[in-house]
Amino acid sequence: MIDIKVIREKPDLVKKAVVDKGMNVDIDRVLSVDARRRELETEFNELRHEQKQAGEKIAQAPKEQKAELSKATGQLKGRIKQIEEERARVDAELHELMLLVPQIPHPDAPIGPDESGNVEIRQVGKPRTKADFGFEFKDHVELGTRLKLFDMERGVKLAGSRNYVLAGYGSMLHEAVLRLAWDMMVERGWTPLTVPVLVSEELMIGTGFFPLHRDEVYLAERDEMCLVGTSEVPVTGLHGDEILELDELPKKYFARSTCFRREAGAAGKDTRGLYRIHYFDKLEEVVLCAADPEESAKHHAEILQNAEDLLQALELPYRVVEVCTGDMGQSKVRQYDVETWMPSREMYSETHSASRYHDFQARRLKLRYRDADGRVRVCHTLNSTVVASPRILIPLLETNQNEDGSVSIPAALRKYMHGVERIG
RNA sequence: GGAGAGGUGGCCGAGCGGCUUAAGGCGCCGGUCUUGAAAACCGGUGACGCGCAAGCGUCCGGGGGUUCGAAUCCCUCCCUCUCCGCCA
Repeated sequence: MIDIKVIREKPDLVKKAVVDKGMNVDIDRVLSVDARRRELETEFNELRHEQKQAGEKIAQAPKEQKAELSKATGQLKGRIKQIEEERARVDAELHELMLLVPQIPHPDAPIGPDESGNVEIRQVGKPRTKADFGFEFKDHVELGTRLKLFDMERGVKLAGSRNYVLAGYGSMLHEAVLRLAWDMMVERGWTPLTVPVLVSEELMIGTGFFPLHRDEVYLAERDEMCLVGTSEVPVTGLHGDEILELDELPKKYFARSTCFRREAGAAGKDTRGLYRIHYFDKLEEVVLCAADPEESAKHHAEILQNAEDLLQALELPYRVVEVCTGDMGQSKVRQYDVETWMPSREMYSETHSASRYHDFQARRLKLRYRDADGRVRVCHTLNSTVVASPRILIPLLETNQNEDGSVSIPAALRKYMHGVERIG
């Protein structure tokens, strides 16, 4: 949620953000509802003041006058109730509208309608096409099935489409990648957290996933709980409703969790293999910092660097893309995706996403801090994937395959693989 | 799941219909004293909304109700703690 003052003072800027991000919310309606709310607020304040003063008089009056005075003041009650009811309605409408207003994108973010407007920033490593392998290339499904690393059919038997079972070295490799990332983040001084993955709806609103992306989330409706699609949700919400001290910031957290995604609206898309699946595990890094765009930018560079360093440790070619306004979603100021080269897809595909939110999530979460002057201010938040598996196993297996169908293990992972250097 | 006790400002904690403008303490900030610090003493110190401001209002777990007036009484939901049950 953005500060309503920004809408009052710079409505055109907000309207432009609505257009650039392809959102659907009537900013003029927001302004008129806001104006009405302020009117009612003032009116309510005045009536309430009158009521309190009258009450004081009654308290001090001699007994025999109390009944009469009470009767006179009683009339205020009805009017106040009327105002209160209208205010409740107007507040609710304003709140609903505000939940739809987008964060204003960074002026340097590329403007574009969708993925096609994203801008490549750099490539690292040399991608190889299927032909470059010099032998009959096998995709990760073929490799994994032959080497018994995973079992797609039985995954479907257990839980329907887009489910899978990792087994043996497949399961080990999955853990190895996550543990490599875990150790890297601990060594860099980040604080690991273990957090709930079944959370309240309130937290989904607070982190900006609801109301717009409700369809993409699994709901445990009987208990009014939601399965998170990323540990960003509980980690960012950790200090919600708090006022942190300046010297506590920045908070640099990471958490591993299973992530659940309905993939609604993706029917028939990316159906083969481990690319688009209903559950996976992810290490997510989250920063809570002071409300300073420069500091935000600094942390943004750092979380992106962590993601890149992980891929470099895995020796996988990738590129960094700056995500355009139409593709970054409602809540972000600026976003970089890291796309790893996937030989079977013959393209770079998203494996990481590093986002900067400024105060969007923090305002919804009431995540604040006291600045050097003692003023209460809304924090900035950021987050990025460190690694998500099994998606990352796609390029890992495909890139490291040998002619005989075996797969070599990159050096960085061997200590987590009990020294195994080659599978098959 | 059953029984009981509770949820009050950054923290602890009093208050149980109108002298609450939420006491008191801790913490924090400023001052006095001191070579400096500590201690002591003095003063200040909640969040949110409306307003140019003076100021006014809201908030005592959430929601609803009673009353001229609610932190205080009633209903309801949530959460925490203790004991019992179940259990990885």
